[in-house]
Amino acid sequence: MNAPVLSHSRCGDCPIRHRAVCARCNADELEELDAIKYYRTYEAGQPIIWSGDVMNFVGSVVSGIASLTQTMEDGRTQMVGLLLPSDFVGRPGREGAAYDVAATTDVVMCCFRKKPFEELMERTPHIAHRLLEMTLDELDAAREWMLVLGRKTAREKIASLLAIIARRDATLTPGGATNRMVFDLPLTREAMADYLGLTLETVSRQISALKRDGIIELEGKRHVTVPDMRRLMEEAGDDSDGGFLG
Amino acid sequence: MNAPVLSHSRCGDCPIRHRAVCARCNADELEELDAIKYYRTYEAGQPIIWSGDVMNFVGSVVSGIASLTQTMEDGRTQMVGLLLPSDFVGRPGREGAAYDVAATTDVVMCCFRKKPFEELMERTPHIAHRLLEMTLDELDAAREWMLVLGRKTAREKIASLLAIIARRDATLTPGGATNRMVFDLPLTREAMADYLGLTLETVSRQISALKRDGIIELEGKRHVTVPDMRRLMEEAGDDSDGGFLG
DNA sequence: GGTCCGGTTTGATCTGGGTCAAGGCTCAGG
DNA sequence: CCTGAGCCTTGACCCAGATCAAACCGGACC
Repeated sequence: MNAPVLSHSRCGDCPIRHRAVCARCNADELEELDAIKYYRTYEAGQPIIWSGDVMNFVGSVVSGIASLTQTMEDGRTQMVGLLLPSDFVGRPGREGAAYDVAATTDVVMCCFRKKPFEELMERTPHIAHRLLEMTLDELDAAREWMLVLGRKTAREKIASLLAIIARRDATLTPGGATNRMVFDLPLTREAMADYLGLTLETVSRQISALKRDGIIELEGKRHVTVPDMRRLMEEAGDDSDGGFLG
Repeated sequence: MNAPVLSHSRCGDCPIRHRAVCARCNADELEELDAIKYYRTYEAGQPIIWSGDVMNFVGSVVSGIASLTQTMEDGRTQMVGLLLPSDFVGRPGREGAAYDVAATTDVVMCCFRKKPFEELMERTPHIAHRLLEMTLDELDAAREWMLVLGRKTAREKIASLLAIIARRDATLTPGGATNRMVFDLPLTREAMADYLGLTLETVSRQISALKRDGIIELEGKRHVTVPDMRRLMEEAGDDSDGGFLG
């Protein structure tokens, strides 16, 4: 598996970065991480891990989008997290995977065999510390999402999701967080429905409604323009500018 | 604040225990933790922390039940976690609280001022490691709950909640996990509704329905007997015996 | 060009759970 | 014993979103 051209200049720091460059990066650690890393690519739609599988690696998303989903026996599914570039996958100290992980778009992952990574973690408390912080971020995000799932209307759910994607895009395209915002939806209507606990028809209808009401503009089915983020946030019923991720 | 009589013989190890006694407890660490701990009690219904407040302590629940909730401006609320005895509160390395924490029943907490606790954590990687594991457990639990909130019917939601409470009770009353199970509901109908993303009327109706169908028996409003846990689990639509907590 | 196909939109209808409203228990206090 | 306050239950009705069904769109492939 030869390393693809990367948008990051160095991938070695991915697992201890997470939505922002770590301020305390340490050359020795990166050296060690570089030594044990390798790359994997997945096509859109391809599974990465099945729930219950033994996971012998951890890693982070370099490019593309992956999703975490849970499925009931009768087929109902709920997406429980979105993995965007720089997000971490896998859990040191755990044997099996807890959810299905799948590539939503084409995905490049930077992986580390679990054993050496755990050993490195033992030696370098800084990495363990970063991992704790990242996990706390994910926990906050998951709990934020519980409010969305449990108490928001369909329209608010859609607006919340759009706000999250726009927001996340803004951090990747620095200078963001202005009122106007343009981005591509990385998810199908069905995937959005799975994320939001809705049906795809309801997702479609609510997107049409937001368009009709001038909250968003659509070019094709995926390219979104938000003329005024504040209005979108209002629709989301969400003063907190909380960023969900996964 | 004098220390109350505790069900645990030592409280010092609470923050690094979590639903099970830690196998690697270390006398020195416990000593250090003992030195900086103190107790606080809260009456049922009393707030413990408001979302956004500066939190200058971390701690764990010694007895009673506390809840984490999020509230929207218009008053809709969603409970995002239940804190049962031995569960950890607060996040080292974070300034403000992310949710409202309130005592659901009378609660005794074992607290540590944050600064000394963090310093102790720096020195003893074992504690940091335990904390990471606990956080991962909570993350799994939160994601499990996302499936409940997003995809389950009202009846399944109630059954899921009862299963969780029964299950948790069983771990406290060793020898559990038999088919028959008896416990007291520590939550009002309203709190259950907030947890499940339902209204209290729906909660009441579904509990009545489960009673009518012989899945549960009720004595008064709080005392529950589950004659056959397997049937309850079926109603929860949940093969996974996953335990939620908080 | 045509046609196939997956993703999407839109319409018509149904229904689970929300909303509103009226009592019912149970315990504390007088 | 009565009264009031909290919870809880139950009924009647309604509506947001699910379900079922049909058609639409845009790109890939012949």
